[in-house]
Order: sequence, then C-alpha cells, then structure tokens
Amino acid sequence: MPRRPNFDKDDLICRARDLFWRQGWAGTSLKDIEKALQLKPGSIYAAFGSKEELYGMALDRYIADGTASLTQMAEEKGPLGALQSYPKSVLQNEKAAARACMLAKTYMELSPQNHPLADKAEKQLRAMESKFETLFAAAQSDEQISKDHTPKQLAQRYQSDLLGLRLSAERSDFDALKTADTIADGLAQL
Amino acid sequence: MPRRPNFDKDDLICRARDLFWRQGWAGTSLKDIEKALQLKPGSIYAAFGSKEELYGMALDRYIADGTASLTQMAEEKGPLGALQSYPKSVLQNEKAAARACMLAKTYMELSPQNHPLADKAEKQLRAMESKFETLFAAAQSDEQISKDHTPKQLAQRYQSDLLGLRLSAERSDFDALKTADTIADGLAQL
DNA sequence: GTCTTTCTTGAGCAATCACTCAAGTATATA
DNA sequence: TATATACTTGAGTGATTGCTCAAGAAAGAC
Repeated sequence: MPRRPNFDKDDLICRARDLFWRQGWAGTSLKDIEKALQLKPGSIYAAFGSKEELYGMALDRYIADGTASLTQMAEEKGPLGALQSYPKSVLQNEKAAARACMLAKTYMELSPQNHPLADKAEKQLRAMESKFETLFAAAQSDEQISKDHTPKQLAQRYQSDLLGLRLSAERSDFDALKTADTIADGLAQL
Repeated sequence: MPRRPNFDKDDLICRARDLFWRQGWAGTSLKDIEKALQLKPGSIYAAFGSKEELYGMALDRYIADGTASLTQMAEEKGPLGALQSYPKSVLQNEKAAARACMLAKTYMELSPQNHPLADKAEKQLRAMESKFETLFAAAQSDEQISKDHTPKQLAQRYQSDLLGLRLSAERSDFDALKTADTIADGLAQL
C-alpha cells in the first residue's frame, strides 16, 4: 500500500553520530544535520522526533560499537591483553569521527545544564568503568597483575587515563601512540 | 571630568571566567552574562568589546592563575614535589568553578569550528606541557626520577593523565583524590 | 489506470541569539 | 552651580535557532 522511505535509517544515525561526536550538541545546528543527512527538516522530524532524540540514538549507536569492540577484544586477548590493547585500538580506528570519547564530550558539555543526555552519557561512562573493573578483577584472578589495588580503583584510574589520552590525542602535537604504549606498559607492571 | 565606571573590571572577568568555565562557550548566553555581571548589554560591550573578547580575557585570567600556582608550587616543593602535589591541589581548590580544565574544555568545544579561542587554548596547553617538561628535566637532573623516558614524553603522559583526572572528577561517583594519589605514587616510581 | 497510504518538501513559525545605539544619568572639574 | 565627559540603560536590530505543517510526490493494492 504505502510508499517506503528511501533512506537507510541506521546509516543516517551513524552520520548524525559522527557530526555530533565531532561538533558537540550546541555546535551542531539543524542546518548541519540537514546537509549531512541530505534530508529536509520535515523528514528529519518524521524519522527521529527531535534533535535531542536523534542525539540519543547517535549516542546509543556509539555505545553499542564501543562495548562490542571491548568485549571482542577481551575474548581474543584475555583481560589484561584487552586492557593493554584497547587504548591504541581506539586511537587507530580510522572510522572514528574524533579521537576524544563522545561520552566524555557529551557529559562535559551538557552536565552543567542538567541535560538528560548528560545523564545518559554519565550512566554509560559508569557502565564502561564497571566493564574495566571486571577485566581488572579477572586479570588479578589470573595472577597477571597484583592485588595491591582494588579492581574498582584500577578501573577508575584506567578510565581516567584513557579519557585523558583520547582528549590529548585531539591535539596535533601530541604523540598519542607513544603515550598509549606507556599506559599499556604501566598495566604490565601492576 | 568624567564619570567613573562603578564596577571592578577584574572581578567581572573572574565572574565571566567562572561562567564560561562551567558552561562553555555556546552554553553561556549573553543573558547569562548580563545576570552574572549585573550589567546591561550596552555596558558589557562598552567594557569588553564582544562575547569572544570577554571569553579571551577570561581565559587569560584562568591561564595566569594556573601558571602562577604551578610556579609557586615548584619553588616550594621542588620539581618532583610540585608534579606530585599539583593534581591534588587542583582538585582541592575550592574557588574553582569546575574540576575540569578550562583550556581542555575550550579546545574540545571550539577546535572543530577552527575558532580562534581554540587556538589560544591549544597554545596554552602546549605552554603548560612545556612547563611540565622543564620540571621533569629538573627532576631527572636531581636524580629524583630515572632517565628511562624523555622529559617531553613524561610531560605528555603527565598532562594527559592530569586532564583525564580533572575530566573524571566532574563525575559524582569518581574517587578523584584517590586517583590523584596513584598519579603521585606513579611519579615516585619512575 | 485509480486509489490509498505514506513519505518528502520547504516556506515559514516563534523564540532566542549576539549585538547596537540614542537617550538618560551620574560625576569630576571649573 | 554649571558644564563637559563618560558611563548606564533597555528597547530593538537582523540573523539564526529548533521545529511545524499543508501541499505535493511516489509506490504498492486493486
């Protein structure tokens, strides 16, 4: 009966994600989105509801990709190996729209306004931290690293370093790969 | 002859700095500034020229305070002591409008648009890195830390960790002081 | 082909943005 | 007190914001 939409919604969300990831919430206008998605306002609102909902879907997509990549890495390389490889793999991901973490950027920009999207980002940062915590606990069980610190403390320090690395990697004069190596080396010495 | 302005310009810049620091560039409207400075638009533009110039002055103020504090710390505690104390002292600064670094926030928000303020922030991040580099070099000369890594590499890793720490410290469920301790401990083991 | 249903279009909405300027007000000098 | 000078005011500028909706176009069912 009906006419079918002539676009791939998933692809559009990815393009929106890359825009938001690079330019942030306020830095991305609907004109930008119209241009990137090749869609008129009416279609955008019919398909996604609002700018905020679209950003939410973009975040969801970002989160799904990130957790999938970490999970796969853990299966391939074990807990310590995954923690050691993850920073470098993030930096070397050519498809990424930016080096910095979209969750961190979202939280930084929107938490002062108590924006719901900031809550969403914070919640996911917590989820990632707890994933790291699990990996550290496993690495301790495997006796790959000492039990001098709790898994939670290790995870917080690790995530903090990772976010700093990714933030710094946006700078042109920062040797991100070398710094990622020192992070990996640091883990081996724990 | 003339009437004198009945406000303290330096104080106004500090209040603007705190606003921008917390809320960012796009997140701070002129209405916000009018309210915080208790000034009408005309007075703001007469005193500061534009929102951009005011942000620039706010950044300058932020930079001056930050470098002064690090310099003083180096005189009091020596190079290694300063590097060890600096993260914690930043976190414990009650007068700070936010935990995260204003330079990093500015750079993150505005570098995608090639905004001049992002250049200014990046330049100052470089300046801070080079200050850290000097301190690491001095610490190596004093034989307080090994020469396994170059001062530049140490400074980049240190600054990266510091920015990550300050970013993470914005989160309510992050044990920032403990993480700052592990950073300080890590320096002692170099 | 005709009808029905859905998608696409883009001019245009109210609200907000950074900013201006002419008029009014306050103060130091003479 | 009179005058000159600068500061303060706030309504209002054009541009841009996120968003709406009536009209038109396209595709499957018959």
